[in-house]
Amino acid sequence: MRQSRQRDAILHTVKSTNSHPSADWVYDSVRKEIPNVSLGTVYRNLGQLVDNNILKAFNYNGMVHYDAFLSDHQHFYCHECSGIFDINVDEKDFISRINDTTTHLITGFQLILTGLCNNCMKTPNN
Amino acid sequence: MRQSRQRDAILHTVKSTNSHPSADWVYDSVRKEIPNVSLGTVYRNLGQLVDNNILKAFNYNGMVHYDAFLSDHQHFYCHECSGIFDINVDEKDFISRINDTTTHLITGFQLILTGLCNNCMKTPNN
DNA sequence: TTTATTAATAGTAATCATTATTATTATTGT
DNA sequence: ACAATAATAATAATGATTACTATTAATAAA
Repeated sequence: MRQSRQRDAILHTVKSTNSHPSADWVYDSVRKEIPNVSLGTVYRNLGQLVDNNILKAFNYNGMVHYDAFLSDHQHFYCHECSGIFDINVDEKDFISRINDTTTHLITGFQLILTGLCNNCMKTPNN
Repeated sequence: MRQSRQRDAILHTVKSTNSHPSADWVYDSVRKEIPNVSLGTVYRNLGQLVDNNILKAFNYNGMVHYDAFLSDHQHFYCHECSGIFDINVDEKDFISRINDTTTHLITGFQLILTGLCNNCMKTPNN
């Protein structure tokens, strides 16, 4: 991987937020710095950064979300504010627990928890 | 909901398999019985059947999969044969376990387990 | 430090799953 | 039978993503 201003800006953008942005959000953000950046460039670089384990990606609502926080963790979606928050799940414990109940060999999982975030619990209906 | 030959065939097709088919798979299958059925009709009816709790749907790999088995259960994807299998997870136990570790209110989750199915474990690399 | 190589880019077209539109057909209540 | 309208086939449109291509720019080598 060579260096490029575009990739640097894309990586920096994802690192600067904990909102688990989509490619489109990253595109809008990077355009403020590099107005003629191409959407294809954003997609290509996000994919490259994931391939090189510099970013992680997950699917939600038919859209890919990117995350610069690489430690094992899961995500929680709030039905009220549509925010995505980090949640800690003991992955090894969860996997071994399910492996006890099945003859398949489970090695991983994709999990999105849903509900009401603590902020929306405090201030309902906004 | 009126009766229609197309919807009957669509529902019967999903009920006849445990492969958790996509709309496209259902379309191909229904076309054998009703050759000029429209893809839009398949999508519309699958959506309607889900809305009326006659089918369930879940996302995997950026595609919606349909399931006529309505009891609470989860899904397991085999990396080797790409099959999707049913798995039983104690949902209430899982949710209450996670709620003990967070201040958000978790009410549900979307889970896809991944690994190697028991058949592919027996006969590797095919 | 020019030069050559080729990765990366902008711009655009194409793809894939899905949804919307619309004129026509078919079901069902009266 | 017939009227009301749900459902349809055919097709266009959408939204997220990927592919293509001519040009630009980063780095290695002379």
